[in-house]
Amino acid sequence: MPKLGMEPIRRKALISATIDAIHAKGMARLTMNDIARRAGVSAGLAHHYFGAKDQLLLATMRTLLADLGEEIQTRLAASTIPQDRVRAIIRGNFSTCQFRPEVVSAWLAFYDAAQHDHEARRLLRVYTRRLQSNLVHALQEITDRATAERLGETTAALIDGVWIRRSLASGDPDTESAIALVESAVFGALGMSVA
Amino acid sequence: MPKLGMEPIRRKALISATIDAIHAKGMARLTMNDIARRAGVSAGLAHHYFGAKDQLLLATMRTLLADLGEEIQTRLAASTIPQDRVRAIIRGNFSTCQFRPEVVSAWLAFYDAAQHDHEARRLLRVYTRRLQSNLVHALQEITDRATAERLGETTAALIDGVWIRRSLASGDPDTESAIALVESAVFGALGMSVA
DNA sequence: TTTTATTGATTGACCAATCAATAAAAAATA
DNA sequence: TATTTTTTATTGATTGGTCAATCAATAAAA
Repeated sequence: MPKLGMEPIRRKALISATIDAIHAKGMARLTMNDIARRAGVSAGLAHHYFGAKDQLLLATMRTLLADLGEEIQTRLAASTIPQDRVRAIIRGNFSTCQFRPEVVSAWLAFYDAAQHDHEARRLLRVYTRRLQSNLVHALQEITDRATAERLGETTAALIDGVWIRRSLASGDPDTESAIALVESAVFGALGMSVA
Repeated sequence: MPKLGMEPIRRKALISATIDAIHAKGMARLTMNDIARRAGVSAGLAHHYFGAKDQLLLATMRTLLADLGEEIQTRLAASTIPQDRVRAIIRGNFSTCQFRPEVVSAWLAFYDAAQHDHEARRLLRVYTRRLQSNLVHALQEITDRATAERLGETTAALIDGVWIRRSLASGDPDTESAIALVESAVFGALGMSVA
């Protein structure tokens, strides 16, 4: 009973199922069959839409990247003053969906893949550079260029580090205190009090 | 031609080969055969000494943990004043061997595994907690307890974040500037100038 | 004779990718 | 309108290959 226009729906479902499967079984034991079953389709269909397994994995990574980018972009669009732009970037990275265990697992698998897969590495560098350049641009309107550059790298690293540590901690992550930690470090370094 | 006392030698070689193989092929395509060949032995011998693949992987993670612990411990032992203890922890985490591409890949695979493997998660939490508690202890002798706790988490996150970002960057990582970045953030937050 | 070290063959399972087959919807044609 | 054709969606079987784990066999040392 084929309904038309299923392709985008299936693609989304398969990518979402890939994220879940990575979390449940890990990259080492990940199978197309398992992914397809989670998406409610046959393994053949997954191959039909994505060709090969690594293409599905790359598509999943692109989705992670796009979703995070959107979280940040919406918050940036609603910000006017430079301070708020910095906050927007931090809060975008720490949005609740970025702490979903399945999403955390997928991101870490992404980092892992970037070590030996060229395309994965290229994609991850897009994230890395975008985060830093976003931060530096916003900080340049608050402080001098040299400080902005240095503090930009520090903040980017702090975001990644806090994210990874809070993700690993037991219990559900307290996003608000994570945000507060990074914000106080950044604005503290600028000699500003945190609003 | 069996020489006696080979067990520790083979174990070390197999663990080292595992680190190399993870970097070269990634967890997904990692095979016992490949690991064994890199160690110069048969796959049968790898099973003989480690039982199953996941035991070999866990042993590899324990080695990563132990090696890092040693790097920090030697530097801590040579430190007398609190400031130097903080520096020792930072420098231990940023020792050149921690930036070896093979070691980076293995650590990231470790993070990845911790998302779905209980023992891997337990082991990684040992690292996480040890780093933070080391930092907080050292910082408590420089500042008040509350600041030490907060700055301890910030510094630990900063160490992880800088390490992961520099590892991903192209070109060989400049460990000295990475150390300088973290040190200036920590001592800056304490209102101290960096020596 | 027992212990330690080691290999290579074997087994049983699993899996990625392909493909033929099926069927519904849409388009084209009569 | 009725029909044929094409396009889109989907499955399940198949295939060829790979891999983890086991085990019997071999051999040197104790």
